[in-house]
Amino acid sequence: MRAVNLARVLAAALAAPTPPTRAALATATGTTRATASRLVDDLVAGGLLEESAPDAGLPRGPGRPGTHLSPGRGVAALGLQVDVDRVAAVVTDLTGAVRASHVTEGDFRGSRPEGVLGLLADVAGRAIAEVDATVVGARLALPGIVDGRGVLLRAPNLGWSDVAVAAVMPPVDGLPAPVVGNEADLGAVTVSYPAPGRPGEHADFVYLSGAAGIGGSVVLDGAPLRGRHGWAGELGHVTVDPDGPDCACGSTGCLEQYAGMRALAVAAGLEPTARTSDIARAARDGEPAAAAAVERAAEALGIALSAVVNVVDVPVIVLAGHLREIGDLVRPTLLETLTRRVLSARWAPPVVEVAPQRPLAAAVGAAYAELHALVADPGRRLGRRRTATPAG
Amino acid sequence: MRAVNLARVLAAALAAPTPPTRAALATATGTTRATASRLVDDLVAGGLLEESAPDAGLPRGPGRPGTHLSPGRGVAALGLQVDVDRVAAVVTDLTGAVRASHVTEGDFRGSRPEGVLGLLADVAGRAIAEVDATVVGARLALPGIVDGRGVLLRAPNLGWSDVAVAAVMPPVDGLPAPVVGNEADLGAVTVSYPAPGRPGEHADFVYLSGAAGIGGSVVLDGAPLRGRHGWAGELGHVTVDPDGPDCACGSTGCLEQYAGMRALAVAAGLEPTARTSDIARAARDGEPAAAAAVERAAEALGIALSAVVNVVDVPVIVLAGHLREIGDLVRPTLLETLTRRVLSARWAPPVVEVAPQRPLAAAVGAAYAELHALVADPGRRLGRRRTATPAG
DNA sequence: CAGAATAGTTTTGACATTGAACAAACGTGA
DNA sequence: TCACGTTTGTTCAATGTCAAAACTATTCTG
Repeated sequence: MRAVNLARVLAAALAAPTPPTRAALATATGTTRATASRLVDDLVAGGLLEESAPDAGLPRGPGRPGTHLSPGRGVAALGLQVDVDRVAAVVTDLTGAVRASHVTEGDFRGSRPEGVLGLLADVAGRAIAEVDATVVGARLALPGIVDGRGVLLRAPNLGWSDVAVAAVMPPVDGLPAPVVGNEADLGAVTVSYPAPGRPGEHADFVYLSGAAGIGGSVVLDGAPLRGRHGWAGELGHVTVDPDGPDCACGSTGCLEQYAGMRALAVAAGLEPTARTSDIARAARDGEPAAAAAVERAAEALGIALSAVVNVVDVPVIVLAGHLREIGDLVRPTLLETLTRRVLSARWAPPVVEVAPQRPLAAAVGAAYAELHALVADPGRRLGRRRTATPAG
Repeated sequence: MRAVNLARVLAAALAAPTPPTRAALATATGTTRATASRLVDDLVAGGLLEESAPDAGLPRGPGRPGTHLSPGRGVAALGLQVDVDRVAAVVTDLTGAVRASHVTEGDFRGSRPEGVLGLLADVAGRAIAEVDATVVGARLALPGIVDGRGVLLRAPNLGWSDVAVAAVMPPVDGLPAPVVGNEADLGAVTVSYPAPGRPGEHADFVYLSGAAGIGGSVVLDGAPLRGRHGWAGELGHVTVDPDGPDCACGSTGCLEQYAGMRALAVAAGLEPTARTSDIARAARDGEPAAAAAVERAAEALGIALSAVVNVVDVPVIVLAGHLREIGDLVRPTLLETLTRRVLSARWAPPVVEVAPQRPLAAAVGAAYAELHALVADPGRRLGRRRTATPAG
C-alpha cells in the first residue's frame, strides 16, 4: 500500500538526525530510490517536507550531491495546557520550532470549566493568529483522568468532574475541538521525541511529573502506555505503605502523601503552598525537617517506582515538573531503594534522570502528538494525488 | 502488500467464532470477495485453512450456501514447559486441539539444566512422533527471567542461572532450538486466546500465576506486556509493606512473602511444602491460623495488584496456577482492597476471576504463541506462490 | 418453476513497486 | 585540463496486487 510507504518515508525523514537525501531515505526505508523519490515528491508538494539548499557544512564526497530534505514549516499543530495556575497555548511546526506561545496566569483551583476553557480558547486564538502555517489539529493536556471520548472524568486539583471539553470550550479559529489527553502522557512525549518524529535518547522510561499532584506516564517504545481505558500511569496513588497517612482519594499511604508538593511542604515545616525551590533550598541548607521530608519522599518514590519497574520493566526514571528541582536531592536514596527492590536491577541497573528544562512541556508534547497523528497517515492530508498524467 | 492481507484474512478466519465463508472473510477484512477468495485459495493450498463440509447445523438462508473454512489441522507447534516438579511437552494444531501431550514428573529444585533439558527433549520427541502434522516451531516456558536471545538469566526455584537453552538442550527431531519465554506470559496466552488466534473473553487483564513463586503477566490488547527487556510482570517482588519480612531476593515485604505458597503454608501453621488444597481446606474448615494467613495474602494481593492497576490500567485480574484453589477465599478482601486503592475503581470496577482449568497451560500457551508467529506472517510458510499461469 | 438472494469466479483496468537504464553533478588523479 | 569513477535522481517498461463489475452457481421463497 502506498499510504504505508508514504508514512514510512516521512517518518524516516523526521527521524534522521541530519537532513537526509532521497537516496538515504530509500536505503533507510528499504525501498528503491525510484519509489522513495516519487513519494518524497508528493510529500514536498504537500508541504510536509522541504528541499533545503545544500549550503550547510554537510559531509561531501565524490558523486553527485543530493538535495537534502527538512521537515516542512508550512504545517503546524496547536498544543494546549491547563494547570492549576495557568493556561497556555503553543503552536509548533514539524521542525519542532515553537512558532507561537501564549500563557495566561491565574488561580484555577476549584474553578469553573467554562471560564477557564474560555480563557484557553482566547490564548489559543492569539497563538494561531501569529503563525503563518496551516494548523492541522489541536490537542489539550489536562491534569486528570480523561476518557477515550474527550471527557475529563476528574481533575482533583482543578476541582473539575465530568467535563466534556468539546461541548464547553469555544471553538478556535474553525479548528475541530481539541483531542484531550493526560498532562503527564503528553509531557513525556517531549522526552521521547525532542522534535516531532525524532527519537530522543530514551524510548522506554517512566516520566514522573510533579505538579499539584503527582502524575506519571510509562513510555514504552516511544509511546505512552495507555491501558484499557487510557488511564495508565496513575503513579501518585500507588500504595507506598498500607499503614501510611490518609489520602484524599480514600486510600492510605499513597505516594502523593510523601512526595506530593503539598505533603512535602508540610513535612518540611513550611507553608502548604510553599514552592519546591524553597523546600529544596531548606534541605540543601541542612534544615533537619526539610532534609528528613526529602529523604522520606525519596524512599517513597523508590518503593512506588520499584513496583513500576518490576511490573513493566522500564528501568529509566525521568523526573519532571516540580520534581526536577529536588532531583539531585532524592537521587541517591531513590537509586539505592530501586536497586534493592527491583528484581532485575542486577542485569539492568536503574537510571534516574532529570527531564530537560522545557517550558510548557505538556502543551508542546500535545502539539507533537497531534503532528505524530499526521505523520502516521500523511495520505489523509495529501489526498488521493494521482500520478501526473500528461494532458492529452 | 499481499503479505499483509494474507495475514489479515487468516487472522479473521481464526478469530471467527464459527467457520466463516469466503464472503464473510471479505467483509470482515474490508476487501472485496475477489481478493479474499484468492487469498483463501492460497491459504487452503498451504494447509493453513481447510474447507469444511457445510454439513453442520450452521445458519442457512436464501442464496447459494458458502463453503465454510476451518483452521488447518496439518500445521502444529510444539509447546514445552519446565516446572519444579515436572517437564512437559504438548503439540497443538491451529484448531487449538492438543494432539499429543507428554509429562515426566520429578523434583527439579536445585537441579542441573543439562539433565532436565535432556528429559524435556525426550518427552518432546515422543510427543512429536505421535502427531501427523508438520511442526512449524517450538517454544519453551520457563519459571524465571529470560533475556531476548534465549538465555534463562535466573530461575530461583529451579536454582538455574545463565542457561543458554539452545546450547544445552539436545535438538528435537530436526527442529530449531525452542524460543524461550516466561511461564506466566505464556500461560496468559491461553486466557487471551482459548484457541490460536481466537480472542477470548478478556483482552486486557493481569494474569497471576502461583507456582513455587508468584509469576505474573500483564496482558494488553491480547499481548503480554514485555517491557524494555521482556521482564515485565514480576509481580512476586512488588513491595507490599516496606517493613515486611525479608525476601530471598534481597528486598523486604515482597508479595511472595505473603501470597507465595511456601509463605502461605508456613503462616497457616502447616509444613512448608504443604499443598495449596490443604491450606484451602484448613481455611475453609475455620482453622484460625490458616484463615488468617489467607486473609493476609488477600490483602497483600490487593495492595500489589492495586499498584499494577493504577500503573497499567488493567482492571481484570485472573488468578491461575495454585492461586486458583484459594481464589474464592481471597476474592472478597482482594476486591475490597482494590476498590479502595485503585483511583479509577469508581469508573471501572475491578474484576477478579479464576482462570479456567487447563492442564499444562504454559506449554499450551507456548505452542499457541508459536502458531501466532506463523499467523502473523503466513507468506513465509506459503512461499512466493506466483499466480497460476496457464501453461503455454 | 420463476425470481430473489447470496457465494464464488473471471475479467478488466488502475496503480504502486521494482529493476534497469540513463542523465546529472561532483571529486580524483593522471 | 580532462577522462573516469562515483553517487544522485529520473524515466520507462515489466510485474503483481487490488478493486469493480459482470457473470455463473446454488439455494430458498412464493
